[in-house]
Amino acid sequence: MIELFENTFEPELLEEFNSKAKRVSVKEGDIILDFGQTVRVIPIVLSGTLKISRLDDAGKELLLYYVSAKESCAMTFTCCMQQFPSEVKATAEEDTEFLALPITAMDEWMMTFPTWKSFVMRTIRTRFNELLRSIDQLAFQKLDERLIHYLKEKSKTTGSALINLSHEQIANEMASSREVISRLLKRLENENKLLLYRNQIKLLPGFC
Amino acid sequence: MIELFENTFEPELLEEFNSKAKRVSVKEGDIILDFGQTVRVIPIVLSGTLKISRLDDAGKELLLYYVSAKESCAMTFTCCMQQFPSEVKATAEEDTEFLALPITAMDEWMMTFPTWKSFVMRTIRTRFNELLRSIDQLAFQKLDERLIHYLKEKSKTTGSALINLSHEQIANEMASSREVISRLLKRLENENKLLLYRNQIKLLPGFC
DNA sequence: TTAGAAGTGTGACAACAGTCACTGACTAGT
DNA sequence: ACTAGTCAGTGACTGTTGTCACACTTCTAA
Repeated sequence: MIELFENTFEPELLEEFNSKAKRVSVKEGDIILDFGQTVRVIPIVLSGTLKISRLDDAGKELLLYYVSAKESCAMTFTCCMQQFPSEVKATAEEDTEFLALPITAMDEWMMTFPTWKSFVMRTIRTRFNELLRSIDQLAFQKLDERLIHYLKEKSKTTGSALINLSHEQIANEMASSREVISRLLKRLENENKLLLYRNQIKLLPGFC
Repeated sequence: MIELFENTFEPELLEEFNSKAKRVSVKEGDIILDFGQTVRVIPIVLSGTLKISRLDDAGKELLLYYVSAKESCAMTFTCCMQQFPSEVKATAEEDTEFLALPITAMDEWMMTFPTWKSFVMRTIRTRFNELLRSIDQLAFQKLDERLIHYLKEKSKTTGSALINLSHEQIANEMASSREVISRLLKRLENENKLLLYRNQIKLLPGFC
Protein backbone atom coordinates (compact mmCIF):
# COMPACT_ATOMS: atom_id res chain seq x y z
CA MET A 1 0.00 0.00 0.00
CA ILE A 2 1.30 3.38 -1.00
CA GLU A 3 -0.59 4.88 1.96
CA LEU A 4 2.12 3.45 4.16
CA PHE A 5 4.38 6.27 3.00
CA GLU A 6 1.96 9.18 3.13
CA ASN A 7 3.80 10.83 5.96
CA THR A 8 7.23 10.04 4.61
CA PHE A 9 7.21 11.20 1.00
CA GLU A 10 5.53 14.04 -0.89
CA PRO A 11 2.48 13.21 -3.05
CA GLU A 12 4.36 13.75 -6.32
CA LEU A 13 6.89 11.14 -5.31
CA LEU A 14 4.17 8.71 -4.32
CA GLU A 15 2.69 9.12 -7.79
CA GLU A 16 6.10 8.26 -9.19
CA PHE A 17 6.03 5.13 -7.06
CA ASN A 18 2.62 4.27 -8.46
CA SER A 19 3.68 4.65 -12.05
CA LYS A 20 7.24 3.29 -11.93
CA ALA A 21 7.50 0.80 -9.09
CA LYS A 22 6.64 -2.85 -9.36
CA ARG A 23 5.18 -4.79 -6.52
CA VAL A 24 6.95 -8.04 -5.73
CA SER A 25 5.98 -10.88 -3.42
CA VAL A 26 8.49 -13.42 -2.20
CA LYS A 27 8.25 -16.45 0.04
CA GLU A 28 10.24 -17.18 3.18
CA GLY A 29 13.69 -18.36 2.24
CA ASP A 30 13.70 -16.91 -1.28
CA ILE A 31 16.96 -15.30 -2.29
CA ILE A 32 16.26 -11.79 -3.57
CA LEU A 33 19.82 -10.93 -4.42
CA ASP A 34 22.87 -13.16 -4.19
CA PHE A 35 26.49 -12.27 -3.61
CA GLY A 36 28.05 -10.99 -6.83
CA GLN A 37 24.79 -10.42 -8.68
CA THR A 38 24.16 -7.04 -10.26
CA VAL A 39 21.66 -4.89 -8.45
CA ARG A 40 18.72 -4.25 -10.77
CA VAL A 41 16.12 -2.68 -8.54
CA ILE A 42 15.87 -0.97 -5.21
CA PRO A 43 13.60 -2.75 -2.78
CA ILE A 44 11.43 -0.94 -0.27
CA VAL A 45 9.76 -3.38 2.05
CA LEU A 46 5.98 -3.12 2.48
CA SER A 47 5.49 -6.09 4.77
CA GLY A 48 7.69 -8.87 6.08
CA THR A 49 11.46 -8.80 6.53
CA LEU A 50 14.55 -9.19 4.41
CA LYS A 51 17.77 -10.52 5.86
CA ILE A 52 21.08 -9.08 4.67
CA SER A 53 24.11 -11.26 5.21
CA ARG A 54 27.74 -11.61 4.25
CA LEU A 55 29.47 -14.77 3.00
CA ASP A 56 33.08 -15.89 3.16
CA ASP A 57 34.91 -18.09 0.65
CA ALA A 58 34.15 -21.25 2.60
CA GLY A 59 30.44 -20.49 2.41
CA LYS A 60 30.10 -19.44 6.02
CA GLU A 61 27.51 -16.82 6.63
CA LEU A 62 27.17 -13.80 8.92
CA LEU A 63 23.98 -11.87 9.53
CA LEU A 64 24.46 -8.12 9.03
CA TYR A 65 21.00 -6.64 9.52
CA TYR A 66 17.31 -6.89 8.77
CA VAL A 67 15.25 -4.71 6.46
CA SER A 68 11.73 -4.26 7.85
CA ALA A 69 8.60 -2.48 6.62
CA LYS A 70 9.15 1.03 5.21
CA GLU A 71 12.89 0.44 5.11
CA SER A 72 15.36 -0.19 2.35
CA CYS A 73 18.90 -1.46 1.96
CA ALA A 74 21.66 1.12 1.81
CA MET A 75 23.98 -1.07 -0.19
CA THR A 76 21.63 -1.21 -3.15
CA PHE A 77 21.56 2.59 -3.34
CA THR A 78 25.25 2.92 -3.75
CA CYS A 79 25.79 -0.26 -5.75
CA CYS A 80 23.11 0.40 -8.28
CA MET A 81 24.08 3.98 -8.99
CA GLN A 82 27.30 2.81 -10.49
CA GLN A 83 26.18 -0.67 -11.47
CA PHE A 84 28.40 -2.55 -9.12
CA PRO A 85 27.81 -6.17 -8.13
CA SER A 86 26.35 -6.85 -4.73
CA GLU A 87 28.68 -7.51 -1.82
CA VAL A 88 25.94 -9.11 0.23
CA LYS A 89 23.13 -11.61 0.08
CA ALA A 90 19.49 -10.69 0.62
CA THR A 91 17.08 -13.41 1.70
CA ALA A 92 13.42 -13.27 2.66
CA GLU A 93 13.31 -13.92 6.39
CA GLU A 94 9.57 -14.47 6.10
CA ASP A 95 6.96 -14.03 3.36
CA THR A 96 7.61 -10.51 2.19
CA GLU A 97 6.16 -7.89 -0.13
CA PHE A 98 8.26 -5.04 -1.44
CA LEU A 99 8.25 -2.25 -3.98
CA ALA A 100 10.90 -2.63 -6.64
CA LEU A 101 12.05 0.82 -7.74
CA PRO A 102 13.93 1.24 -11.02
CA ILE A 103 17.48 2.33 -10.40
CA THR A 104 17.31 5.12 -12.98
CA ALA A 105 14.48 6.81 -11.13
CA MET A 106 16.41 6.58 -7.89
CA ASP A 107 19.13 8.80 -9.32
CA GLU A 108 16.77 11.50 -10.60
CA TRP A 109 14.74 11.57 -7.42
CA MET A 110 17.84 12.45 -5.41
CA MET A 111 17.94 15.76 -7.27
CA THR A 112 14.23 16.51 -7.30
CA PHE A 113 12.62 15.17 -4.13
CA PRO A 114 14.08 16.37 -0.82
CA THR A 115 12.19 13.71 1.12
CA TRP A 116 13.72 11.03 -1.07
CA LYS A 117 17.19 12.41 -0.59
CA SER A 118 16.80 12.47 3.16
CA PHE A 119 15.30 8.98 3.13
CA VAL A 120 18.37 7.77 1.27
CA MET A 121 20.76 9.53 3.61
CA ARG A 122 18.89 8.34 6.68
CA THR A 123 18.95 4.77 5.41
CA ILE A 124 22.65 4.96 4.71
CA ARG A 125 23.38 6.38 8.14
CA THR A 126 21.30 3.72 9.88
CA ARG A 127 23.01 0.90 8.02
CA PHE A 128 26.43 2.35 8.64
CA ASN A 129 25.67 2.31 12.32
CA GLU A 130 24.44 -1.25 12.16
CA LEU A 131 27.65 -2.32 10.47
CA LEU A 132 29.62 -0.50 13.14
CA ARG A 133 27.67 -2.32 15.79
CA SER A 134 28.44 -5.63 14.06
CA ILE A 135 32.10 -4.68 14.07
CA ASP A 136 31.90 -3.81 17.77
CA GLN A 137 30.40 -7.17 18.54
CA LEU A 138 33.00 -9.06 16.57
CA ALA A 139 35.98 -7.07 17.80
CA PHE A 140 35.10 -6.45 21.42
CA GLN A 141 32.58 -9.03 22.57
CA LYS A 142 32.59 -12.73 23.26
CA LEU A 143 30.31 -15.23 21.65
CA ASP A 144 27.90 -15.48 24.58
CA GLU A 145 27.25 -11.75 24.51
CA ARG A 146 26.89 -11.86 20.75
CA LEU A 147 24.38 -14.67 21.10
CA ILE A 148 22.31 -12.73 23.61
CA HIS A 149 22.37 -9.74 21.30
CA TYR A 150 21.38 -11.92 18.36
CA LEU A 151 18.41 -13.42 20.19
CA LYS A 152 17.24 -10.01 21.32
CA GLU A 153 17.38 -8.66 17.78
CA LYS A 154 15.57 -11.68 16.44
CA SER A 155 12.88 -11.32 19.03
CA LYS A 156 12.54 -7.61 18.28
CA THR A 157 12.13 -8.01 14.52
CA THR A 158 9.56 -10.78 14.86
CA GLY A 159 7.87 -9.09 17.80
CA SER A 160 7.73 -12.37 19.70
CA ALA A 161 9.54 -14.04 22.56
CA LEU A 162 9.38 -17.29 20.61
CA ILE A 163 12.22 -17.85 18.20
CA ASN A 164 11.72 -20.59 15.63
CA LEU A 165 15.22 -21.56 14.69
CA SER A 166 17.43 -24.61 15.09
CA HIS A 167 20.78 -24.27 16.80
CA GLU A 168 22.38 -24.99 13.46
CA GLN A 169 20.66 -22.04 11.79
CA ILE A 170 21.74 -19.71 14.57
CA ALA A 171 25.31 -20.97 14.33
CA ASN A 172 25.29 -20.28 10.59
CA GLU A 173 24.02 -16.74 10.92
CA MET A 174 26.65 -16.04 13.56
CA ALA A 175 29.49 -17.68 11.64
CA SER A 176 30.02 -20.11 14.50
CA SER A 177 29.41 -23.84 14.99
CA ARG A 178 26.38 -25.79 16.16
CA GLU A 179 27.92 -27.42 19.23
CA VAL A 180 29.15 -24.14 20.64
CA ILE A 181 25.77 -22.48 20.21
CA SER A 182 24.07 -25.52 21.80
CA ARG A 183 26.35 -25.25 24.82
CA LEU A 184 25.86 -21.53 25.26
CA LEU A 185 22.09 -21.88 24.90
CA LYS A 186 22.09 -24.65 27.48
CA ARG A 187 23.95 -22.40 29.85
CA LEU A 188 21.43 -19.61 29.30
CA GLU A 189 18.65 -22.12 30.00
CA ASN A 190 20.33 -23.12 33.26
CA GLU A 191 20.50 -19.45 34.16
CA ASN A 192 16.71 -19.29 33.64
CA LYS A 193 16.97 -16.81 30.83
CA LEU A 194 15.22 -18.95 28.23
CA LEU A 195 13.63 -22.32 27.52
CA LEU A 196 14.80 -24.70 24.82
CA TYR A 197 12.54 -26.78 22.61
CA ARG A 198 13.08 -28.52 19.32
CA ASN A 199 13.39 -25.80 16.67
CA GLN A 200 12.23 -23.25 19.13
CA ILE A 201 13.56 -21.00 21.86
CA LYS A 202 11.42 -19.12 24.32
CA LEU A 203 12.95 -16.03 25.85
CA LEU A 204 11.85 -15.58 29.45
CA PRO A 205 10.82 -12.19 30.86
CA GLY A 206 14.08 -11.92 32.77
CA PHE A 207 16.05 -12.13 29.52
CA CYS A 208 18.39 -9.19 29.49
CA MET B 1 45.44 23.06 -4.22
CA ILE B 2 42.13 23.15 -5.96
CA GLU B 3 43.84 21.93 -9.15
CA LEU B 4 43.94 18.52 -7.56
CA PHE B 5 40.24 18.18 -8.33
CA GLU B 6 40.15 19.61 -11.83
CA ASN B 7 39.25 16.29 -13.37
CA THR B 8 36.86 15.32 -10.61
CA PHE B 9 34.53 18.26 -10.22
CA GLU B 10 33.05 20.87 -12.56
CA PRO B 11 34.54 24.40 -12.51
CA GLU B 12 31.47 25.91 -10.84
CA LEU B 13 31.84 23.52 -7.94
CA LEU B 14 35.54 24.28 -7.63
CA GLU B 15 34.64 27.95 -7.34
CA GLU B 16 32.28 27.04 -4.55
CA PHE B 17 35.19 25.27 -2.88
CA ASN B 18 37.28 28.41 -3.24
CA SER B 19 34.71 30.66 -1.69
CA LYS B 20 33.25 28.40 0.99
CA ALA B 21 35.88 25.89 2.04
CA LYS B 22 38.48 26.50 4.67
CA ARG B 23 41.92 25.02 4.49
CA VAL B 24 43.06 23.22 7.61
CA SER B 25 46.46 21.86 8.57
CA VAL B 26 46.90 19.31 11.33
CA LYS B 27 49.90 17.56 12.81
CA GLU B 28 50.48 13.84 13.15
CA GLY B 29 48.49 12.51 16.05
CA ASP B 30 45.98 15.37 16.20
CA ILE B 31 42.42 14.29 16.80
CA ILE B 32 40.19 15.84 14.15
CA LEU B 33 36.95 14.43 15.43
CA ASP B 34 36.39 12.37 18.54
CA PHE B 35 33.74 9.79 19.28
CA GLY B 36 30.46 11.49 20.19
CA GLN B 37 31.40 14.94 18.92
CA THR B 38 29.06 16.67 16.51
CA VAL B 39 30.26 16.77 12.94
CA ARG B 40 30.72 20.41 11.93
CA VAL B 41 32.53 20.21 8.62
CA ILE B 42 33.23 17.72 5.88
CA PRO B 43 36.90 17.07 5.35
CA ILE B 44 38.41 16.39 1.95
CA VAL B 45 42.04 15.44 2.26
CA LEU B 46 44.56 17.35 0.15
CA SER B 47 47.72 15.72 1.42
CA GLY B 48 48.53 13.27 4.21
CA THR B 49 46.23 10.67 5.73
CA LEU B 50 43.46 10.51 8.27
CA LYS B 51 42.80 7.40 10.28
CA ILE B 52 39.23 6.44 11.12
CA SER B 53 38.77 4.14 14.09
CA ARG B 54 36.16 2.75 16.41
CA LEU B 55 36.32 2.62 20.21
CA ASP B 56 34.67 0.32 22.74
CA ASP B 57 33.61 1.19 26.28
CA ALA B 58 36.88 -0.02 27.75
CA GLY B 59 38.78 2.36 25.48
CA LYS B 60 40.05 -0.32 23.14
CA GLU B 61 40.49 0.81 19.59
CA LEU B 62 39.96 -0.74 16.17
CA LEU B 63 41.22 0.74 12.92
CA LEU B 64 38.46 0.96 10.32
CA TYR B 65 40.07 2.66 7.32
CA TYR B 66 42.30 5.45 6.09
CA VAL B 67 41.28 8.59 4.23
CA SER B 68 43.96 9.58 1.72
CA ALA B 69 44.39 12.48 -0.71
CA LYS B 70 41.29 13.40 -2.74
CA GLU B 71 39.15 11.24 -0.49
CA SER B 72 36.62 11.97 2.19
CA CYS B 73 34.86 10.14 5.00
CA ALA B 74 31.44 8.70 4.28
CA MET B 75 30.28 8.86 7.86
CA THR B 76 30.55 12.65 7.99
CA PHE B 77 28.24 12.95 4.98
CA THR B 78 25.44 11.09 6.60
CA CYS B 79 26.07 12.27 10.13
CA CYS B 80 26.22 15.94 9.30
CA MET B 81 23.13 16.03 7.15
CA GLN B 82 21.03 15.28 10.18
CA GLN B 83 23.37 16.65 12.80
CA PHE B 84 24.16 13.37 14.45
CA PRO B 85 27.16 12.82 16.69
CA SER B 86 30.09 10.94 15.28
CA GLU B 87 30.29 7.19 15.81
CA VAL B 88 33.99 7.12 15.07
CA LYS B 89 37.26 8.84 15.83
CA ALA B 90 39.35 10.59 13.19
CA THR B 91 43.07 11.07 13.86
CA ALA B 92 45.82 12.48 11.68
CA GLU B 93 48.00 9.53 10.76
CA GLU B 94 50.66 11.96 9.55
CA ASP B 95 50.83 15.73 9.02
CA THR B 96 47.76 16.39 6.93
CA GLU B 97 46.07 19.20 5.03
CA PHE B 98 42.40 19.10 4.20
CA LEU B 99 39.56 21.24 2.92
CA ALA B 100 36.81 21.79 5.46
CA LEU B 101 33.51 22.10 3.65
CA PRO B 102 30.51 23.62 5.40
CA ILE B 103 27.82 21.04 5.96
CA THR B 104 25.08 23.30 4.63
CA ALA B 105 26.76 23.54 1.24
CA MET B 106 27.12 19.79 1.11
CA ASP B 107 23.36 19.38 1.11
CA GLU B 108 22.70 21.90 -1.67
CA TRP B 109 25.47 20.57 -3.87
CA MET B 110 23.85 17.13 -3.87
CA MET B 111 20.94 18.66 -5.78
CA THR B 112 22.90 20.93 -8.10
CA PHE B 113 26.24 19.31 -8.96
CA PRO B 114 26.11 15.82 -10.48
CA THR B 115 29.82 15.29 -9.95
CA TRP B 116 29.41 16.06 -6.26
CA LYS B 117 26.53 13.64 -5.97
CA SER B 118 28.50 10.86 -7.59
CA PHE B 119 31.56 11.68 -5.48
CA VAL B 120 29.39 11.31 -2.38
CA MET B 121 27.87 8.05 -3.55
CA ARG B 122 31.23 6.66 -4.61
CA THR B 123 32.72 7.53 -1.25
CA ILE B 124 29.85 5.90 0.58
CA ARG B 125 30.13 2.75 -1.51
CA THR B 126 33.89 2.52 -0.98
CA ARG B 127 33.59 2.92 2.77
CA PHE B 128 30.76 0.43 2.96
CA ASN B 129 32.98 -2.09 1.27
CA GLU B 130 35.83 -1.34 3.62
CA LEU B 131 33.58 -1.90 6.61
CA LEU B 132 32.43 -5.17 5.06
CA ARG B 133 36.03 -6.20 4.65
CA SER B 134 36.68 -5.38 8.30
CA ILE B 135 33.72 -7.54 9.23
CA ASP B 136 35.05 -10.37 7.06
CA GLN B 137 38.38 -10.19 8.79
CA LEU B 138 36.87 -10.21 12.24
CA ALA B 139 34.31 -12.92 11.55
CA PHE B 140 36.19 -15.28 9.29
CA GLN B 141 39.90 -14.79 9.77
CA LYS B 142 42.40 -15.48 12.50
CA LEU B 143 44.62 -12.90 14.09
CA ASP B 144 47.71 -13.85 12.09
CA GLU B 145 45.91 -13.28 8.80
CA ARG B 146 44.47 -10.04 10.11
CA LEU B 147 47.96 -8.91 11.10
CA ILE B 148 49.34 -9.65 7.64
CA HIS B 149 46.45 -7.72 6.10
CA TYR B 150 47.05 -4.84 8.50
CA LEU B 151 50.73 -4.61 7.65
CA LYS B 152 49.99 -4.72 3.93
CA GLU B 153 47.46 -1.90 4.23
CA LYS B 154 49.85 0.17 6.31
CA SER B 155 52.59 -0.32 3.81
CA LYS B 156 50.26 0.59 0.96
CA THR B 157 49.04 3.86 2.48
CA THR B 158 52.53 5.01 3.37
CA GLY B 159 54.01 3.71 0.13
CA SER B 160 56.92 2.17 2.00
CA ALA B 161 58.03 -1.28 3.13
CA LEU B 162 59.17 0.29 6.39
CA ILE B 163 56.52 0.53 9.07
CA ASN B 164 57.31 2.82 11.99
CA LEU B 165 55.16 1.46 14.77
CA SER B 166 55.69 -0.25 18.08
CA HIS B 167 54.05 -3.60 18.73
CA GLU B 168 51.89 -1.87 21.29
CA GLN B 169 50.51 0.58 18.74
CA ILE B 170 49.69 -2.23 16.34
CA ALA B 171 47.96 -4.18 19.10
CA ASN B 172 45.86 -1.13 19.91
CA GLU B 173 44.74 -0.55 16.35
CA MET B 174 43.80 -4.21 16.03
CA ALA B 175 42.00 -4.39 19.39
CA SER B 176 44.43 -7.08 20.54
CA SER B 177 47.27 -7.22 23.06
CA ARG B 178 50.95 -6.44 22.79
CA GLU B 179 52.31 -9.86 23.69
CA VAL B 180 50.17 -11.64 21.11
CA ILE B 181 51.24 -9.26 18.35
CA SER B 182 54.89 -9.63 19.42
CA ARG B 183 54.64 -13.39 19.16
CA LEU B 184 52.95 -13.34 15.75
CA LEU B 185 55.47 -10.84 14.41
CA LYS B 186 58.32 -13.02 15.68
CA ARG B 187 56.84 -15.96 13.86
CA LEU B 188 56.59 -13.93 10.65
CA GLU B 189 60.23 -12.94 11.09
CA ASN B 190 61.21 -16.58 11.47
CA GLU B 191 59.33 -17.30 8.27
CA ASN B 192 61.51 -14.64 6.58
CA LYS B 193 58.57 -12.43 5.74
CA LEU B 194 59.83 -9.38 7.62
CA LEU B 195 62.54 -7.97 9.86
CA LEU B 196 61.95 -6.54 13.31
CA TYR B 197 63.64 -3.50 14.77
CA ARG B 198 62.82 -1.20 17.64
CA ASN B 199 59.77 0.82 16.61
CA GLN B 200 60.16 -0.39 13.07
CA ILE B 201 59.19 -3.31 10.87
CA LYS B 202 60.62 -3.97 7.43
CA LEU B 203 58.47 -6.02 5.09
CA LEU B 204 60.59 -8.25 2.89
CA PRO B 205 59.90 -8.66 -0.85
CA GLY B 206 58.45 -12.11 -0.25
CA PHE B 207 55.80 -10.67 2.05
CA CYS B 208 52.48 -11.98 0.82
C1' DT C 1 5.24 -48.86 11.54
C1' DT C 2 9.41 -48.29 10.65
C1' DA C 3 13.74 -46.46 8.60
C1' DG C 4 16.10 -42.55 7.95
C1' DA C 5 16.77 -37.74 8.60
C1' DA C 6 17.13 -33.83 11.46
C1' DG C 7 17.86 -31.81 15.88
C1' DT C 8 20.00 -31.77 20.37
C1' DG C 9 23.21 -32.92 24.42
C1' DT C 10 27.85 -33.86 25.90
C1' DG C 11 32.60 -35.35 26.77
C1' DA C 12 37.31 -35.01 25.15
C1' DC C 13 40.59 -32.55 23.00
C1' DA C 14 43.18 -28.98 20.20
C1' DA C 15 44.07 -24.39 18.75
C1' DC C 16 44.03 -19.73 19.58
C1' DA C 17 44.11 -15.50 22.05
C1' DG C 18 44.51 -12.93 26.32
C1' DT C 19 46.92 -12.18 30.76
C1' DC C 20 50.62 -12.19 34.20
C1' DA C 21 55.21 -12.06 35.40
C1' DC C 22 59.63 -11.31 34.52
C1' DT C 23 63.99 -10.32 31.79
C1' DG C 24 66.91 -7.73 29.10
C1' DA C 25 67.81 -4.19 25.59
C1' DC C 26 67.62 0.30 23.95
C1' DT C 27 66.80 5.54 24.44
C1' DA C 28 66.25 10.17 26.12
C1' DG C 29 67.03 13.56 29.40
C1' DT C 30 69.36 15.36 33.18
C1' DA D 1 77.31 8.42 32.72
C1' DC D 2 73.34 7.28 35.19
C1' DT D 3 68.49 6.64 35.63
C1' DA D 4 63.92 6.12 34.41
C1' DG D 5 61.03 4.98 30.89
C1' DT D 6 59.87 2.58 26.68
C1' DC D 7 60.09 -1.47 23.88
C1' DA D 8 60.57 -6.29 22.89
C1' DG D 9 60.96 -11.40 23.96
C1' DT D 10 59.28 -15.29 26.33
C1' DG D 11 57.41 -18.97 29.53
C1' DA D 12 53.37 -20.37 32.05
C1' DC D 13 48.77 -20.42 32.55
C1' DT D 14 43.65 -19.58 31.61
C1' DG D 15 39.44 -19.15 29.17
C1' DT D 16 37.10 -19.36 24.85
C1' DT D 17 35.98 -21.36 20.63
C1' DG D 18 36.09 -24.96 17.21
C1' DT D 19 36.19 -29.88 16.09
C1' DC D 20 35.39 -34.86 16.48
C1' DA D 21 32.83 -38.57 18.11
C1' DC D 22 28.89 -40.53 19.64
C1' DA D 23 24.29 -41.12 22.00
C1' DC D 24 19.67 -40.07 22.20
C1' DT D 25 15.27 -37.94 20.82
C1' DT D 26 11.87 -36.28 17.69
C1' DC D 27 9.96 -35.81 13.28
C1' DT D 28 8.72 -37.32 8.50
C1' DA D 29 7.73 -39.92 4.68
C1' DA D 30 7.28 -44.23 2.56
